[in-house]
Amino acid sequence: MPSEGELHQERLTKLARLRQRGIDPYPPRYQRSHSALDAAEAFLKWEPVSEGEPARVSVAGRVTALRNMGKAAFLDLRDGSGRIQVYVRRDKVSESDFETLKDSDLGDILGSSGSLFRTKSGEITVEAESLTMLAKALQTPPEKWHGLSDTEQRYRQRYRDLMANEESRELFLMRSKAVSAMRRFLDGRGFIEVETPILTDQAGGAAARPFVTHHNTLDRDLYMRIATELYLKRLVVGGFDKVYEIGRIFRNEGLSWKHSPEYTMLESYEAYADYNDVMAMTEEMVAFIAVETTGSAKVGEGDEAIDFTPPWRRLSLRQALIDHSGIDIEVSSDLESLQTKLRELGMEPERGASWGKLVDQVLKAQVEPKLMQPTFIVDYPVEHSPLAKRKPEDGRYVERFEPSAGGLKFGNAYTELNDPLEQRQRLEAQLRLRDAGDDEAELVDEDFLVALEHGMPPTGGLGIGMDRLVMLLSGRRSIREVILFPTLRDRR
RNA sequence: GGGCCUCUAGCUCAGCGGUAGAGCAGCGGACUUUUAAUCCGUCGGUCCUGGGUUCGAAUCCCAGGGGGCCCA
Repeated sequence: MPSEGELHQERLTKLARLRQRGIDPYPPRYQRSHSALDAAEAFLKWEPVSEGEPARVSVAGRVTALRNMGKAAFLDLRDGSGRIQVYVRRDKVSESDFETLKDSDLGDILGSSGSLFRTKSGEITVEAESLTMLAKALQTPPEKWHGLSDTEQRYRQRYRDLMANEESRELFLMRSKAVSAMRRFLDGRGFIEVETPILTDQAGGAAARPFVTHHNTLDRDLYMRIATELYLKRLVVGGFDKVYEIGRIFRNEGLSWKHSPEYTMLESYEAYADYNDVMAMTEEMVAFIAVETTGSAKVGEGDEAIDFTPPWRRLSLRQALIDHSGIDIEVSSDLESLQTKLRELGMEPERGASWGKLVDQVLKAQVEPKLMQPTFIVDYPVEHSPLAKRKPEDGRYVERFEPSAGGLKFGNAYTELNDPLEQRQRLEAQLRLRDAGDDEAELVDEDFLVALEHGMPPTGGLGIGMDRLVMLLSGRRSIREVILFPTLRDRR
């Protein structure tokens, strides 16, 4: 086998030969009459009648297989719709086009026109009357049979993964369908889609560290958003009763199978709704998306199958912890006793973590991984939920829920806190946590507080991690599999 | 951050202390209905990098880098 350089050289030689024959290996356009799929459909329509000539078509695509027999050849062309076979016979095409065939390689983009027919083995095929080079490829495509399995290359050169691996292609088509289904669902309920700042004065709305960047002209640091919450609520104050944003957010934290530093989140806010309404909407929406993308609200096989059909199980956070860890947070209601309980479970309490944060730690470690069927964990301690409204009957808890399935938490929602004075106190309490060393605690956002002082209606808010939802719908166990170009370390 | 696995031809992989291999891709030849086309011939290597052990290292050891999995 030749070295990479030589392979490259072979293709450069063919490129030069094309040019010598006066052929532009990268022509500006090609008049295509049919996609691969449309061409096959056109033939299937004609075939039962078989009156007159079968359709003449011009198709174009990447050469994914080339079976050369000297004076004739079969090539497979793949376009966005699928694959179609082209049969080139020496006596049916011009001498020049037959030369083009000889200078063609796997991976090139070619166009061909001719009549459709069925080969004796039954495949719908274009009998080429012309063959046109549309883009000469200088790099060899991945191996045709095994595809591309090197994970690193699949992530760093996703186009090769998409070329070679049908499952990968289908996955990202599914992801696109999921986002589009989500928009349809929300639009259908009268939500409007908005865009809010990514570069912000201070990053709020979630417990996470932000990325910092710098604006040269203004000469000041800006923070990439960690949530869209605080801006979307300003819009509810402004009178948009139902708003949503599907957008990238950025969190400066470690990478894992369920964490990526940039990921896509839906946030929606609905005035005059509470978290019960939002729960009902969430289960309906996710079931809708599952049906639209996979054909069924039940996804996966056998024991792994997840059934998103509403209603989902509702389980209070307190009860969930009692069931799965044996800890009753109303008994272990101070930092020290909860730390002790964690150690009894063999867990190491996060250093400097507040009581509320430790509750979250136990939830993540002991409860979420065990929730296979869709479940809403409801009613969170007020300490770790600074933007959520207290339960009227028990001020120690807030009206909040998080949906989980397949062992993965994929969202967060609550009845929004709209009392500006209580909001100020709760944010100031966060500030004290920050001073005590919690660099993920909320900041006090004065502009947001002023907005609340103008009066925000009772509102239900929702956040859904798109990437995790796609993981659940597709059965992938790594967030990098569902992100086209995931963040990786620098090479070398 | 810690543990384990992994890195060999463009791609998919074998080789695990004694002259670097296979399939696919490439090149030359045969072949005008093939389907991972077939048949004959042939070119092709920073065995991730750097040290070390050894008469001899892709192989064993150490350090570093990339990727994966598990844990925190």
